[in-house]
Amino acid sequence: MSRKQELRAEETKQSILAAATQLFGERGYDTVTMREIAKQAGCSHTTIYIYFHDKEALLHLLSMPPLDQLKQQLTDILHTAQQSAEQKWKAICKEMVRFCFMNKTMYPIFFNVRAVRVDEQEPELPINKLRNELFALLTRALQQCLQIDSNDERLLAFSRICYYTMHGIIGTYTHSEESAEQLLERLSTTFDTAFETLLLGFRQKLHQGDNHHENHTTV
Amino acid sequence: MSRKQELRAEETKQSILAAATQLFGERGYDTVTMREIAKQAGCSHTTIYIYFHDKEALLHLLSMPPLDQLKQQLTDILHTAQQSAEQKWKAICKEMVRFCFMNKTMYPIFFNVRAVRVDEQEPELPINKLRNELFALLTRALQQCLQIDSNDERLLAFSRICYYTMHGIIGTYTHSEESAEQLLERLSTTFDTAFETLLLGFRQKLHQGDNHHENHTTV
Amino acid sequence: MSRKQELRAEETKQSILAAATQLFGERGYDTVTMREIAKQAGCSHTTIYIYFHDKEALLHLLSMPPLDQLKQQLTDILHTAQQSAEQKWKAICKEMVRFCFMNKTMYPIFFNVRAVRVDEQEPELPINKLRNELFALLTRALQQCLQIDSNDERLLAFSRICYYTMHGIIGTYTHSEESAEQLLERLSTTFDTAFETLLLGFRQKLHQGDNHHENHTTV
Amino acid sequence: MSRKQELRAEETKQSILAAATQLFGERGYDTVTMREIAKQAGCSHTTIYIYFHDKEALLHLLSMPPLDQLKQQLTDILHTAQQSAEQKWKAICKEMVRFCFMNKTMYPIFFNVRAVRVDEQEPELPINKLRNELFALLTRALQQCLQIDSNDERLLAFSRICYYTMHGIIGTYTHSEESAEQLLERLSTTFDTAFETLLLGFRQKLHQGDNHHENHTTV
DNA sequence: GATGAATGAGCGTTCATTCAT
DNA sequence: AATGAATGAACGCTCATTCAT
Repeated sequence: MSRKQELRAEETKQSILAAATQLFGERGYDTVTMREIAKQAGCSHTTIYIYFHDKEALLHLLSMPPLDQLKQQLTDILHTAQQSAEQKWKAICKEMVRFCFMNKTMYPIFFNVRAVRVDEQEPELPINKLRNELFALLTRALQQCLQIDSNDERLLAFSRICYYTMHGIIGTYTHSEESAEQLLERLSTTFDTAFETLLLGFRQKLHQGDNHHENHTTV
Repeated sequence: MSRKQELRAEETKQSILAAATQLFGERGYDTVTMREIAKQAGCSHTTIYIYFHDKEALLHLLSMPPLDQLKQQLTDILHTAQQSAEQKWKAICKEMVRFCFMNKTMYPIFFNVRAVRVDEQEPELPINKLRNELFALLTRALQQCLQIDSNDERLLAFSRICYYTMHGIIGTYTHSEESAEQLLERLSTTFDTAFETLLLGFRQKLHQGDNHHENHTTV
Repeated sequence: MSRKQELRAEETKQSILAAATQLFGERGYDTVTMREIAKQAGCSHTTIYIYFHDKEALLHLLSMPPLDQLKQQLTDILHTAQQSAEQKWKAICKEMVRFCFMNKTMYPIFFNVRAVRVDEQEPELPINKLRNELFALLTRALQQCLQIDSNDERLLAFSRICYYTMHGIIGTYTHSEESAEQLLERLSTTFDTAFETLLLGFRQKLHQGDNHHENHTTV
Repeated sequence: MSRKQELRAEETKQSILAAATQLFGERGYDTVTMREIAKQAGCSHTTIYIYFHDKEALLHLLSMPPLDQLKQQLTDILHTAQQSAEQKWKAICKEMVRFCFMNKTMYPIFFNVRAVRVDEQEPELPINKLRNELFALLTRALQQCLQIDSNDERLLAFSRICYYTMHGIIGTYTHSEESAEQLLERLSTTFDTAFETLLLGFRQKLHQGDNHHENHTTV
């Protein structure tokens, strides 16, 4: 009696999640309507409200599990003994790109593009906590890699620059029709180059700063 | 009679364009309504449809002049005798950011984020031509700056990386409530750092490549 | 087996009635949803439809017991030996107000304000019978209090006037957010005054009528 | 050109107002939908939004002109030299009843039955100002009629009681299918009796109070 | 007997667009 | 050329109700 129904319910819920994931991923959060999701999921639009409180909740629930998983992965990378700090940072950057390509809905959540307020307004929201933790991870990896003090203001600037580049990479291809695999295949060396470039640049910047200092002090 | 009318018509059309430019620029494409544009232009919202087929057509037409102007500016920068190639490239990058901050509509157009399909579908579209020319300019500036062959495949990768970073910068702040001026005031040194970092990185990359080559040939 | 089931069924039905009584009483008919009732009753919302044809039928059925109880109370008051007719009438009026405050659903039922059609359309409806009996009680109490003939047309007018005032009192506060207790605490002396005023007025009216008569006959 | 259109627009607006007046009057504010109003008015539901900002605005606009008129009438009554204070007060009460019968939408506005927040929340709202002025007029008339101090707390209680009775009278018949004329024809003597009764009662109450005082002071 | 799943009708509102003049 | 009037489709969401088990 209940077994079959439970199964059916889970199926419906999953089909809604699948539909929403796909549509949000393809066309972004706010251009997709509940009715479209329902149609794609093969149910009535009211059915969605049985499983999810509202459109935004759907998006959030959609995102939590993969984000949790991502956090675990990034933490694992950071704590691996076998790799250098540089390798770790690059691995983390690449993993974030890969992850966002695989979960195209993540773009508006990570980079809170309009209409999805995942930001300061409710930092208590689990998803915001997670988001912040992820970016903190990224900053820490960069700090260890550059071996600068975590209060050094240059770390903030460098973090931002990483963020911009990642945002750009992901934003550029989020609405692409190519699959994650195709994109990674075609462009991963470019992405590698991007992160390496940044790192090289950051290091030189730091040296410049030192030299400047030296120059200043010597003169 | 017809003379006067023509003039009047042109005036109306221009006032619509001006209004749309301003509003789209300030608040982006889809939060602005036709009625708001009409109000600002001092005409009825139906009048807009006399001159422009629909909202999207209006956007495209309206985007041309500022893009033309931008193109002119960038071209001017590129052809100035007084500056080094590096200075030119940085100036171009900064100008593009500034321009996109001032014209918030440009974000979806430049980086063709969904909803406004300005892309492959109709590469003949004047606006797409212009867009491509602009990015070509960027690439050329970078090429001259790095002094590598325009067919060097590394140039394509580096161009893309610049594009990502610019996309990220602009995308991060396009939906911000801060004005263009505030943003530039607050963050322009970070943006400078970003572009300098990229350049430093690119150069080192090129050297690495050379060394690799050397190593390869020696061994 | 059937015995147990019957019992269980009756239990469920009663818990639904109890829940609906409370919720309707607290918040009125149309702000309460079937799901809320079900939740409070500890059953599924579909279960309600097993016992009651629809929301309105539930309301009607649910209104019977308290109305029956009210009728009993008012009858008791009317038949008490210890009180004067005036005390009885006032007690009845106050009890009706108190009752309607405690059972906010009663307002639309007693005074058949739209949405719940309990009126002439089906005078056979048990609830309408009861309603009419209650108002008949009120009239009888007033008659005994004023000691006029039950066919005296002035009794009808006076009854109506009482009805208006009670309707006004209850209607004024039914949608208030104050609890029944708070309202009674704050306003019961005003209500007392209202009923006393009416009674004083009625009596004087009767005297006036007599005097008129006297005058008429004397002159 | 514009003449005909203006006329047509005014017609539409009036038909919307007429439809809304009738429907609100018949079935109350919140059970009536915009689409129903539109249907009755013979236009699309979106057309309503051309002329009225939203549903509540429609109700308010519907009410202002008649309320203004009523205020004028009541003021006139109060300032007539030829009548006694008692005549004036009774005339005012009767006029309010008559007015509400003629404008059945007024019921929820005057007596702010659920969902129409015409109350404390925004006392600045023109309609609320007007409403308060009207009730102030009523109180003043009563005060002059009873010749008691305007700060006498009994005046407040008496005013409330009048309010209840008027609320009751109007509430009882607002949803009636009888026309205003029919109702007044059939019941105006009852209403007269009601107000006379109240007045007689109030006066006696005041005397009682005096006697009490006397008793208190003498003893 | 009882339930969770699912639905359709409907809500107020917005907006780009078309029609008649 | 230009406009005000008018519309239909759509939005997110709620609710009483029915269906299959």
